[in-house]
Amino acid sequence: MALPVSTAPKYYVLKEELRVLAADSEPGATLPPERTLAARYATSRTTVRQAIAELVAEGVLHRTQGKGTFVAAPHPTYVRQLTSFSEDAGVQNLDTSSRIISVDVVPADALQAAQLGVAPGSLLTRVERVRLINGEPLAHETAHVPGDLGDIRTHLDEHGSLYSTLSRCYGIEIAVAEDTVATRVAGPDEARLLVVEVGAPLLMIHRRGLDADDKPVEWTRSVFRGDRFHYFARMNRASE
Amino acid sequence: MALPVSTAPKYYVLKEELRVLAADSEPGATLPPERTLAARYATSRTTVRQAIAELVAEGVLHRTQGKGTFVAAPHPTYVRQLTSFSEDAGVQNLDTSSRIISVDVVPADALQAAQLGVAPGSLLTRVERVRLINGEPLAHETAHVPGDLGDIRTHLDEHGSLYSTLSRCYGIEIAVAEDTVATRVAGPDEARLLVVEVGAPLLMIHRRGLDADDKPVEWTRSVFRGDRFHYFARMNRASE
DNA sequence: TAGTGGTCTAGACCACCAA
DNA sequence: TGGTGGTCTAGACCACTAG
Repeated sequence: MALPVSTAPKYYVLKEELRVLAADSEPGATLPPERTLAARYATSRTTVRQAIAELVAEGVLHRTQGKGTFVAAPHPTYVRQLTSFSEDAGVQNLDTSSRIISVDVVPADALQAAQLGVAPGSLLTRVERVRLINGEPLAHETAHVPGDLGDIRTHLDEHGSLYSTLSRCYGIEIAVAEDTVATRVAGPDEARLLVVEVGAPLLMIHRRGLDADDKPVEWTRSVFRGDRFHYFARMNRASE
Repeated sequence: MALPVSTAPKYYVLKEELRVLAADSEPGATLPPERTLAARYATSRTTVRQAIAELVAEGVLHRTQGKGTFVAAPHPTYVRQLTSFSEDAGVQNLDTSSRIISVDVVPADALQAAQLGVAPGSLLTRVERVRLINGEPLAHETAHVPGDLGDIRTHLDEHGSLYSTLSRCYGIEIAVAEDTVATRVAGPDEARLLVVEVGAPLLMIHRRGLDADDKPVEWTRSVFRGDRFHYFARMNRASE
């Protein structure tokens, strides 16, 4: 909870010292091993690890078992724009790509049915992907589209973009998008997929795509790495 | 980093058991003390605390030194809508209020100057507030408006809303809003203001308000409790 | 005063990586 | 193989809350 105003905990003092140390180093530089830091700062390894853990969560450091702890490189930050959602893509001169994890047809659960306005149990096509930026994981995305679009995988391989695939191959046009943004900490599965630590802060976005008649045609749950992602929206008050 | 696929760490197993235990209890129920849990699950207090710490970060539990660990009450979730930003307010039947921390006039730093399109060093009126929901802290907000609006405090006390105050008392009308949403972990100061633990996930939103001529007239940095806040935006593709 | 969570210690063993 | 981070232990003392 709140820290005592008078004396900061030792791990916190160390954390701030390490933050300065990291700022003064080149990105990618190796930090001294935990045991060395413990000796140097006359403390225990547990305390050192608590300090490092919070800096890792903030994206200042990263570490790999067996290798060491490093100053995090300034990674490109992907900005998702709701302003003109031109496929969210390369506007920023970033090399974006996708890795398809699975494509299957599943019955809708209660939440999916409600979001898509279909009966629970009716069939949805589910596309699960990892979005990459410069070859590194940025987001884990699961899209749901009503109906059985069993052959969508081939078309996705061609175009990459889900929206353009829906438009070109199935005549599904998305006219309106609704985004809900929340924060979330990484569980073991997400941590593995996104190559972050368990407990790292993530941004979770649920996007619902509607057609010109305001009928829901797509519902996607995306989980982004918090350290490499911003969300942007611009809204005219008049357009209310 | 990634967990071994075969065996989950003990703290993680315990974490999920405690999650179920919490779900089966009434909100506000007291969890057994850490030392008791350590004995019951044949583990050390350190391991118990690691499990509890992650659940606290997720908002499942909360704890107070000297009192105990409790099942978190299902708190109202405030949803900020960019759709029709009717002051972001009571649309949700929630009792919202503000506590003004400070109102002062400061010279613009580089970032503020860039965002507001003024010269660095020129005067800004800065309003720092804590936004409350049902009397509990939801967000820490710092607004910047170009110029010296020294008497704004009295007007704020009257109206509460910054936007309506700007409109009624200064003729400043905000026509367009640009929001940037990012995730962030709580430092000691934010933890104290928002009554969360250090390391808790937060949502940070930078909002820039523009007038009808697209001239920036307001720039606000808000930090929301991640466990009680969602951000929502709806966008017409046509309106591009 | 007794009991709680907050911090810290000095080890231990395991899993992983590179030479 | 040696060194790294990952997990875990069995304690200790401090800070805070309550009766």
